Amino acid sequence: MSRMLYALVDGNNFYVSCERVFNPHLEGRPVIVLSNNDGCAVARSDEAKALGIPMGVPYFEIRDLLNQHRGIVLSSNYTLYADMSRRMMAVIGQYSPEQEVYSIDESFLRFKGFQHWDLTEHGRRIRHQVRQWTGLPVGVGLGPTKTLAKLANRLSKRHPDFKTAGVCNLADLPPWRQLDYFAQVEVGDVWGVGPRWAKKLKDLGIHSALDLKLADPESLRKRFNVVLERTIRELNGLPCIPLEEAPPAKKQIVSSRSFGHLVRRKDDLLEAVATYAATAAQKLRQSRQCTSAMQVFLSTNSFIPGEPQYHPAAMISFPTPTQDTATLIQAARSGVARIFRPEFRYKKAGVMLMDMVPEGVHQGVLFRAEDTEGEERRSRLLAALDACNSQMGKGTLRFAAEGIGQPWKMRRGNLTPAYTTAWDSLAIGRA
DNA sequence: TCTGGGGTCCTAGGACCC
DNA sequence: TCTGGGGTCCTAGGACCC
Repeated sequence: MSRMLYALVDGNNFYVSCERVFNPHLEGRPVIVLSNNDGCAVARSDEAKALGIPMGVPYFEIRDLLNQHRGIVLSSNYTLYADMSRRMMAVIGQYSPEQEVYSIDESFLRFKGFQHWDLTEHGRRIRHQVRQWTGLPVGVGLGPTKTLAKLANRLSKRHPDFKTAGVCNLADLPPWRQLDYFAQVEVGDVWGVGPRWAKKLKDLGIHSALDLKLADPESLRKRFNVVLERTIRELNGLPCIPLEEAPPAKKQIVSSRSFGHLVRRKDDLLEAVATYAATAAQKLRQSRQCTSAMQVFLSTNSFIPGEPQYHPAAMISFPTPTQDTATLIQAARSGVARIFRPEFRYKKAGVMLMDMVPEGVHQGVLFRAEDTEGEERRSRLLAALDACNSQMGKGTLRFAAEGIGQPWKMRRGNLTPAYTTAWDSLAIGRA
């Protein structure tokens, strides 16, 4: 068998921890960070978890509970979290030649040829270094596959029967101890098993990670699909899910938001989708691709009982793949014009880019003289736009179609400063 | 009575992840 | 009053072709 080992390093309560780095008053108290539009709790401090606040719960359902316990509620500050993530990943990446940045707060490392190393100790060094250099607490799980590293990472958090202190290497546990732990993990908590499959598995008598590990991969593949088969094999130590060091090119780019209030006016929708189109265009240029098609969609609020529902979408194709903000804005507006109906109240809108090609793969347009000089100037203009907005803050330069007042935009009632990315938001020490 | 069959491409829907 | 946003993969089934 291979001597490879995988580590999963993740930030504890990541968004809350990012906030705590810059505001010590948040220590020791229940803290939650809300999703966009201040809708749901997407990050919780340990104290908030201890109050029984579940992941993803709508804020209005827990407002009173938090008030009673002097909890702190923050709007999400993705500018800050993305920058802290970048720093954290850079530190983690120094500990293995092979790193996959899996999400904003999770990174896999692969150790090949490290058999003479004490990787548990290595994990402790990662934890210490990240804490020292970024202020962020992380957990480290080590195992022979990514799925097992994930399970080990769970165990690295607090567990009454296992003293792991933030680092857990499955290889340090005697086999019976491992099985004992697997038997305690709900099958739905295994990476790759969501709520639907968990229910279906339980109906088949498979309740724990251990049950799944011992299940027959062939027959479960027939009842489910190949993804679950891989999960079972990974639980048994056979790596089936590769490490992805370089993220593959995006296949689609979505930019959408719920509105702060229900929107009736077509002009507001036009402004909103223009803004989302500009955001999508910037992401598109960042990924060095051009798009051939855009889908524009609107949506009413399906949570309101009795509210008339309407969820239309319009597709726009581009004769030549493009990454030009002006072209995308124009397309988004034309899409809204096609599907807008005045009798509804809209809650959400968005644009989706698809059918993407790498930039530079330039297909000449039939029946049109190529205007290379014009295109050259255009792409310099867009590069300048991106550079300016990157340095001075998103939205510093924008197209008039995106609007000035933006009355439709989302709520962010408790936003903290962009401590690490804006000069005027630098934390100031007091003597 | 009985109505080909195999291959490819595309799409929609359903599941998962954070 | 108030319910996030952004992704990926797999499969089944239909369209189409020969």
